[in-house]
Amino acid sequence: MKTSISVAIVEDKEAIRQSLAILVDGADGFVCRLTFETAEDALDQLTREPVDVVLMDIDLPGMNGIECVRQLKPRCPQTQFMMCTVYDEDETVFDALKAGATAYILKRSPPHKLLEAITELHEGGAPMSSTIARKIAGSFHVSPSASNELDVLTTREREILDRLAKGHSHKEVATELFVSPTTVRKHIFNIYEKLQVHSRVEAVNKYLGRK
Amino acid sequence: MKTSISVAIVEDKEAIRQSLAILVDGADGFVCRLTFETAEDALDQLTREPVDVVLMDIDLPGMNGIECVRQLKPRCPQTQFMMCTVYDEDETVFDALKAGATAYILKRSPPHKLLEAITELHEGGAPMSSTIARKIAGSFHVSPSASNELDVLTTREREILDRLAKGHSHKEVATELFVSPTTVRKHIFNIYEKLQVHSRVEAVNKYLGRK
DNA sequence: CCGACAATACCGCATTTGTATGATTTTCAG
DNA sequence: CTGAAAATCATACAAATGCGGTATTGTCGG
Repeated sequence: MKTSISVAIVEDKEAIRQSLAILVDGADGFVCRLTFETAEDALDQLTREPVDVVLMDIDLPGMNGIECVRQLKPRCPQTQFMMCTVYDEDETVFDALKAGATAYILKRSPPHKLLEAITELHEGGAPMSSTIARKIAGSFHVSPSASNELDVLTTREREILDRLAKGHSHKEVATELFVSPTTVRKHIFNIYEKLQVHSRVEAVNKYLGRK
Repeated sequence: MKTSISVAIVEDKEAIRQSLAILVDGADGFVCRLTFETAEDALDQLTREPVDVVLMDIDLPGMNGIECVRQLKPRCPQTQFMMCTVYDEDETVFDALKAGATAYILKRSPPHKLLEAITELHEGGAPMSSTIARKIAGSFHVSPSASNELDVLTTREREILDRLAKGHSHKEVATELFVSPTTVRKHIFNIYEKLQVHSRVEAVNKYLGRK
């Protein structure tokens, strides 16, 4: 017989934690090794006793699940982390992936789907809900229009935006370019209109091509 | 009766194209509307007659499948593109996603898997092979070695900085985090002290690791 | 238990910034 | 040459921001 997949669960709500544990432990080929109520507990224990897969709730009291993964992943590189959440259309997906999670599923997934996901994760996959997967795939897409958005800017406007990107104030930019602060502000205003933004940070983000 | 999913196939090898067409057209709920031997042909025709899903081979004579998607996607935003390839561990995955593809499967996938993938793609998912999905998820992972100056920030401060980085004002952040604007400003002030900066843009630059 | 620290919140002030309106000069392509 | 676009500058106002001080509450490690 093949070795079972060892699982740990981090979930603050008693009822959910229990039922997850029972589900996993009851299924063939899985064993629920550890359960935790808080990220802090998990952090402490999982470093010493690594498991194959960790089911991690995101919304935990104290340290949240994402932060927990961020700290745990470097210390247990072989452990795979699956985020469990109730929200599916959140920015947190990307934060979770950045932190080192490899799977992201919804709590309302049916039990057999959950077990399938654990298996898939353990076998080298990255199970995600449909909408999440689509979101992730879409995040790579670069529309050809977006990259050229800066083309509408004049040379002078780019010079100014470049300095704004370094954190300079309009007065500083004015001094650097030997023009009046008023002029710089006018340019900034024009830049905002062209880029359709309303603040420095937004403008700089577009300029440096981040979202 | 529900409308069938309309499919187009772009594949230069006669035998494969034929068998794919027969598979799709023969299955319930699918209809193979068009087939093409080259990217150029597809480009010409698909703009006028959009379909729901396009199965796109990557390795085509002349223009490759990825370039074809790049040009087709902006003109048929509602069409979903599924790349079909024989290699699974290629850098081309990311290029395909950037170009606008939403699915990436292997040619050696069993027929029923292919049909499943088409359905999933059409219903808002992003079907990928396990290894591909893992590769994509992993590409987001940032190891904590890169950033260390941010360690002095508390969790709350990071949350706030994260939103500042998206261009939100202190009022917006306050609303998002359900606290008073005054509190947010205080946090921002503390962040500035810790990071040794004096403006939002500078703080965001440090946060995102720009120089 | 206590001290350090995080998070919360308020008041206030000077400056910067975002927005608007208007005008003059330079530059450059048709 | 000529008109459009770019660059320049000014004034004005409301809002946002940066900076300072102060205070309460809660948590956590020692």
